[in-house]
Amino acid sequence: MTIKEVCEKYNLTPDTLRYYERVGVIPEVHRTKGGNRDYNEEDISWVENAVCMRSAGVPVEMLIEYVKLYREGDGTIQARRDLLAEARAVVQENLDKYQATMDKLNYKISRYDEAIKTGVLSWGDCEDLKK
Amino acid sequence: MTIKEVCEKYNLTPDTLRYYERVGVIPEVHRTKGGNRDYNEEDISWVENAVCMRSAGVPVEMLIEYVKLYREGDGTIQARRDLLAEARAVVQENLDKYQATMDKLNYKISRYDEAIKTGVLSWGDCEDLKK
DNA sequence: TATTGACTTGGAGTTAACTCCAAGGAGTAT
DNA sequence: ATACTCCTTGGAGTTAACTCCAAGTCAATA
Repeated sequence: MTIKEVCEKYNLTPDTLRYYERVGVIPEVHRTKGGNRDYNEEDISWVENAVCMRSAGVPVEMLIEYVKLYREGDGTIQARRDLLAEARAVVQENLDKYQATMDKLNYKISRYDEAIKTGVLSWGDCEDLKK
Repeated sequence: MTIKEVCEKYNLTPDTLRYYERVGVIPEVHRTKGGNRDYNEEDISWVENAVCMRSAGVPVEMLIEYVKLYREGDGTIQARRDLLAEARAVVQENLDKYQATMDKLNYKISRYDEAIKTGVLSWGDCEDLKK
């Protein structure tokens, strides 16, 4: 699979994909004779993994560390598990914050809708910030 | 309330708080005779709102726009509602991605725990990336 | 009155994560 | 063989969101 195809599949730019490889977010990708990247199934799994983790705010630095441990072999199983647990904590924390903000936004929007429907601004200065 | 107290309350730095005010993430804060910031209840509501929204990835640019509309008065009610709805869409999208990543992380970690417990690496190269 | 410590400003610097660019190589179409 | 398109690299540039700094002000204490 060419770099372009992988980009289309995951909605990335070639520059991003090359950047991920260069800094070690994914391991080195298989090449054609001519030196062009030719992603095999395993390469694509790594890309998919990176995209998923990045989309949830797991830092690039953490992914680099994971790949590094992975390449060091079976002796790093425990370390890898711990790193994943750390990533999970990051994601969970964000998840909680995001949920709290959703609640607040829903509340605020419903109050605006009420005001728009009735034509009455039933709250004072800055009141829309509350709750 | 001094800038320092507000910082402690919301775990921010004074620089961040001044930055928020300078670019318009929050409206201008009340001052003492000497020119020092003296946050009143309304100012603090704005700070709290900014912290909440930022923690859920709502861009600074969007908050600036909201404050701008707010200061323009009641004629911007509909525009503010729409902006909030836009922010909600941003947060919801992230929420979904984060949840998907949590599921994946939980699965991966459980597989690692299994491998650690049994001492057997029951999966092949890169297999831990799957699912 | 002199010093201390927290505050002020405008502006420059930093960080993470890309994103762009110039120069050049490989493979295919004419 | 020439052109065209897509790829390559190393390195520089960009963006969002802070973060730091120098120089100065103000109020309270020694």
